[in-house]
Amino acid sequence: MKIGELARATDTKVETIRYYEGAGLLAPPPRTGGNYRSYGSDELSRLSFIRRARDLGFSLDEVRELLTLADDRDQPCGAVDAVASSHLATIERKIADLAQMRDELARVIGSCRLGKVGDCKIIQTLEPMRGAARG
Amino acid sequence: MKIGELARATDTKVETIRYYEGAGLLAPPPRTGGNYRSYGSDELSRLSFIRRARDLGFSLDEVRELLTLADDRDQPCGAVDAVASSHLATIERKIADLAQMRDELARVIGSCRLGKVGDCKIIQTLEPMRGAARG
DNA sequence: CTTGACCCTATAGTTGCTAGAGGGTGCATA
DNA sequence: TATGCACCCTCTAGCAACTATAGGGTCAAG
Ligand SMILES: [Zn+2]
Ligand SMILES: [Zn+2]
Ligand SMILES: [Zn+2]
Ligand SMILES: [Zn+2]
Repeated sequence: MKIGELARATDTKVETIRYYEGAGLLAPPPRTGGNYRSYGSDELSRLSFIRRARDLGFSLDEVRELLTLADDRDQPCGAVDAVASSHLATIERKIADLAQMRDELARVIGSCRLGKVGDCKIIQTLEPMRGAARG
Repeated sequence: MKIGELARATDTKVETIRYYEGAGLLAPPPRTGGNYRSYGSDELSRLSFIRRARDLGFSLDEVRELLTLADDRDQPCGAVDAVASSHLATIERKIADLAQMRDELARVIGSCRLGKVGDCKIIQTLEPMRGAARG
């Protein structure tokens, strides 16, 4: 399998595959006589794993860790759970931060009466000190 | 006001202020004899504006635009509203994406019985084809 | 006159790709 | 055989928005 086929099979760009190789997520595959990368089904599985993990928002570091953990099939899976749970906590924190942004932004936008810039509540929220501490 | 004071007054790192200058968000201020940047209250206001906008998640491009719009105090504020509303939509899209990640990840984590890695539902979710299309 | 806090520039690193330059390979076809 | 084309190769630079380092200069206090 050439890199383009692997790319199509996993919905990944060719450059991204080469990038994963450089980043140590995919081992350098054997090459053909013409120096083309040659992949088998193992690499297809591994890249699918990576892509699914990325879709769930795991960082490349976390993916690397999950891949390593996944190889010791007889180990307890507590470490896997730890990575996933800590990532879930990160996502929840991000959502909370964004929700706060959204609420404040919606409030500010809602208070705009579409008049002049000088009277716009959006602008006034951003520069609450104009005319105040001016020396 | 030296850059360090401005940094403390706006809860910004010194390097970030210099970065904003390079990025065209802050004009290059006058310098002292010793080549130190020297700021006044205008720059304090402007940097406060930038920081507040960044806290609301606006990109630097959007901040630049908002700053420009804010200077024409007599113009109608429709353009301001447009920037803010489109940014709000972006945030809401981000939240929706993250919420989907969170739900799926929580589901997957919830189905783990803390056994061996080979039986872990988290791992199995990521590599659903092991043993299937092999050979 | 030296210490120390602060300032300066310029450059590289971060994350996860993406895009381009400038070339080589391999197969079909005229 | 020559040409075209799709595909592949490496290397480098670019994106956002900083952050961090190296290697210096400035200034007030002791
Ligand atoms: Zn994570
Ligand atoms: Zn308005
Ligand atoms: Zn935005
Ligand atoms: Zn498990």
